[in-house]
Amino acid sequence: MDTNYLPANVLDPDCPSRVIFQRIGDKWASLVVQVLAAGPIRFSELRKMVHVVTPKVLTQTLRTLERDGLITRTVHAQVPPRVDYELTDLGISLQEPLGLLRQWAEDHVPSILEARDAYDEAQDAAILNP
Amino acid sequence: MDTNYLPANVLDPDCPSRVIFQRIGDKWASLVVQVLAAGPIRFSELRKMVHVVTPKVLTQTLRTLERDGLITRTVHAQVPPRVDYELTDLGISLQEPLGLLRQWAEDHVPSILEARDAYDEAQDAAILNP
DNA sequence: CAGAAAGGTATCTTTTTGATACTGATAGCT
DNA sequence: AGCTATCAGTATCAAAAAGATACCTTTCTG
Repeated sequence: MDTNYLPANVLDPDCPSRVIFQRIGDKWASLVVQVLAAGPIRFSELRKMVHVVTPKVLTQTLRTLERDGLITRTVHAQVPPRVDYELTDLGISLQEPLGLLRQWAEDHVPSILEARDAYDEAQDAAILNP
Repeated sequence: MDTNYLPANVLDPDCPSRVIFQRIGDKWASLVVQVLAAGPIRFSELRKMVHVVTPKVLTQTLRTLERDGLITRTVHAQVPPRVDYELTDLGISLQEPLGLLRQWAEDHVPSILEARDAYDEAQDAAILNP
């Protein structure tokens, strides 16, 4: 990859790819996509898996993913209701780059934690010796 | 890639890789890393490139990137001051997965915008015919 | 009739972002 | 000497987003 290449439009705040990048980067969105990779899942199951997320925020996340065409929402006319969420082909295609990024994160967790510790220690030292 | 594979720890809110994923997904952080791919750059230049970002937020972004060991901050003892930001090896290694994700975003912008339009139209129709 | 189940909303509080103004050191100009 | 400009940020306050908690709807079961 040519690391010196940077498309000009990435710098444009109105650039759609930047808006999309933001969606991918969303705290919950990327997690949901990765969970959905295992197959369709209903709301309550998703909530259990991605625990600590509140229903409001999960709903918002799912709505934006649906709006962007990454997932589908299927309501089954039952009582109690059953709603399934599933990746679209577009969502599936996102899997690969997202997986690579996750792989990078997993591979470099130790380096990052080490860097954080070093930084925090340097900070503490600086406060003691201003 | 095996899309059915999902590491259990991704679901753990305390999992470091999840925290890191959040950093990567940060609105400005990923953009800064991509700009820094072109080489070292000083604060004011960075601000001009990533326009619309306020100095406070840019500083915050740079600090977290520095803390995570992705960039270095070099202060030159001059007046007016000169501070250069540069990718570390770790930051450079992030380039590739990030670039692939950007490539995905660019490739799929049309599909996503189309999906959004369709979704919004469906919403409008639903409001008119409840 | 009471309670449970599923998939959410409604409401309120807290945290994060963002807009705007300002600082501190010095060099060059008048 | 005083004025202004440069650079890399803070400080302060307002707006937006995220999060916690309670509640709603329909139907079935005990």
